[in-house]
Amino acid sequence: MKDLIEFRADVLKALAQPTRLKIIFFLRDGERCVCEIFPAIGEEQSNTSRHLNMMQSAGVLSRRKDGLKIYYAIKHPEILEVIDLVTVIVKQDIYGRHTLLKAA
Amino acid sequence: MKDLIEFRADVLKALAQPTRLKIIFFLRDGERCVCEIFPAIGEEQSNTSRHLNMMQSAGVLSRRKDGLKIYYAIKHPEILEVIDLVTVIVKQDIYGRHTLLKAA
DNA sequence: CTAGTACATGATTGTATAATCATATAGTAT
DNA sequence: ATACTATATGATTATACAATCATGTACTAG
Repeated sequence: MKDLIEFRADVLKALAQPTRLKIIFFLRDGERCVCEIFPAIGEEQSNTSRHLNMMQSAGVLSRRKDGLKIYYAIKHPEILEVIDLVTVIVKQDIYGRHTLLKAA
Repeated sequence: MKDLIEFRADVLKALAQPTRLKIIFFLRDGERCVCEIFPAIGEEQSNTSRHLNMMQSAGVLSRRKDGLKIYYAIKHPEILEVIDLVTVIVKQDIYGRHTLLKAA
């Protein structure tokens, strides 16, 4: 059985990939069906489907069926907070390296 | 050249692994040298060293040399906020599944 | 029942990751 | 210079991931 650490790693892993991050950004303002998602992020339907499935297994996305379409949405608002914090970290870090370069 | 999305994925990836999460938890209350870290998390020195190096490249850890020892520390307080948010998400999700199971 | 649309999945391929063992490097002490 | 301690790195192996193409399944409309 998985322990808490592994579940946490799974959630983080579900966010730790460029294609999946693009999906998260696209889902920022609400649920979308697969047919809207894959053209928006410029990936194949098949690849997009796999990433969506993976993120919902990790507990990051919710899935809702409506007729033929399947709508995915960000399951927890904390996901967006995580992304925002990571953005802060990256920007600080890039800025830090920039000033170092300038100083050199 | 890497773009912002890739940098964000790198930071998240640096946190998205059980061994590295153990390291983060151990570093919660301050910097530690490698010789303290690897016995604490129960991993080989060599493996621990690689993970530490990886996390510092991603901008997650800072590195300080003092004589023979090298001290690593969590570089941004936001890292701990990210971990805490992920913990909230996981606990809500596990709780959600539990109540579903009970209901079934 | 047929055809079409939306999504998922099997099989494959190339690449990345994690762990291990052995060895190398850098600093310290004698 | 020698021996020791702390950390890093090369080589290897096994496993996991991401992407792609082709195909399968589920629903809808006519």
